[in-house]
Amino acid sequence: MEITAPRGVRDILPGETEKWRFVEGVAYNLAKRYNYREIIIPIFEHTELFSRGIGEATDIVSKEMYTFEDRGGRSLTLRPEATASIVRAYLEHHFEQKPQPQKFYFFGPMFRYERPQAGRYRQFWQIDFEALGSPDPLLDVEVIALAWDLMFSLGIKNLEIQINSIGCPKCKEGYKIALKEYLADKLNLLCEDCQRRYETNVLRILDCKRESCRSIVEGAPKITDYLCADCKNHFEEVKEGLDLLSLPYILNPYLVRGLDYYTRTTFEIISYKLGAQNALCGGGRYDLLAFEIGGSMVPGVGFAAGLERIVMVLEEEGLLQDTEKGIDIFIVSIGEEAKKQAFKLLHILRREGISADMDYTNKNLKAQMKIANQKKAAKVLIIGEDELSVGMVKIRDMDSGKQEEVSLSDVLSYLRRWKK
RNA sequence: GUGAACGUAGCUCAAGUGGUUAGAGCACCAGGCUGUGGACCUGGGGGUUGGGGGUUCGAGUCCCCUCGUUCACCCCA
Repeated sequence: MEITAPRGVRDILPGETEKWRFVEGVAYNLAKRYNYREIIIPIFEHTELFSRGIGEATDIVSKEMYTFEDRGGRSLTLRPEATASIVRAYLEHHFEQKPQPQKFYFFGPMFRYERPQAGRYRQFWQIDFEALGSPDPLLDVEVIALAWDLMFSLGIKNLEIQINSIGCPKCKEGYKIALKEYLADKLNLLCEDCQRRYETNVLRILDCKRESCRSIVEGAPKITDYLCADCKNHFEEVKEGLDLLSLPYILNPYLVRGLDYYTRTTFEIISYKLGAQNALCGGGRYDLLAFEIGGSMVPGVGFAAGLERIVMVLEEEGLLQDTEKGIDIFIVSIGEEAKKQAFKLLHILRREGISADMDYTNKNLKAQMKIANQKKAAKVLIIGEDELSVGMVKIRDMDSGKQEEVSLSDVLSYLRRWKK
């Protein structure tokens, strides 16, 4: 059997996990500051939740889900994103009975069957913020401000907030018709993909990357000109709110996101330091999602941020240093009896809150010292037959190389003093 | 799912147009120093050249298949 992880998934090894915990910690603190409370959702859900919520025709549902049948014949799916689950949890546990909005924070892995590439994996980690129960445009602004604050708190530069409004289903339909009319006589100028999109999902033509399509799109009608009065007003208030907080943003009338549930506000924060997969986070408003999955009408707005991509940018910009920390004490022993005493002392130190370790491979003194050095131990305790016979322990400072003797009974108080 | 590039030691990489027993640095282990880390010196262990098939007297090198990695498309975090 070949010993490898499946395609598109990877281990996060010691040395990397510290970086992940750092990012997660920043997000967790922000959640507290903005009053988003942590929720932990299941890894899998009924397949129907996603097919109805995200949309049957989306790429995620039509070709990217890890779906399986359990022993009871139920169709289950590894979550490809968190929003639908959080809305489901909100409805299931009757959060509409509580003061609105209810705000949630989540951190965990997602699963999508895609071809891996830079910044894209089959199991990837997301930080998720969702605010449910209010249509207030200032809540959209809060969510965008939170996303921006997350990047700012991590120290990430060279970013851009892009926002757009794709309106409600009514304005969207009107716009689609107008867009199709505009494109009708230019179909043969579009790329193959876009000719297909003309039938399947005309909005996606807007963010095609081909130069030829882009130039055609430039002359196309803009969705923001087709918003109904309510949606237009909502969008204006979002922009005002962003200005109020002096958040820099760029209007991108071609920002169309690939999940069906979005209404009105959509936004992304992109980095210039990444490759093709440059969205560090993305989100928007989804006022119809709760209804679509069979609940009452619960407006919501939120975003997801990709851990892998954030860590990539942090590495790129050199914002992640000094993750390797040493231990306080390494105990070196010589001889069977000394090893037992060392082991006992090790346990006592650890119970004292001192990080400590010893050798378990019966290395000689020199080799043990070498290990202590590699583990970046601040001090080494040396216990040999000689020391044991007089009840002493040698304590070596690994920076200065200075060494002193302390009686076994005083070691603890010596180290307590040193730790302070 | 489509396209391209690439797979040699734990890691980073060598091995003119096919030609002895596939090398080096780092890492690891041991010794120099039999009770003292980092530096240095010496030695050692490690490889089915991703896997399978083919061409050839002979394949790490050429051909086919397959798996994997990377990047891009599609799409997304």
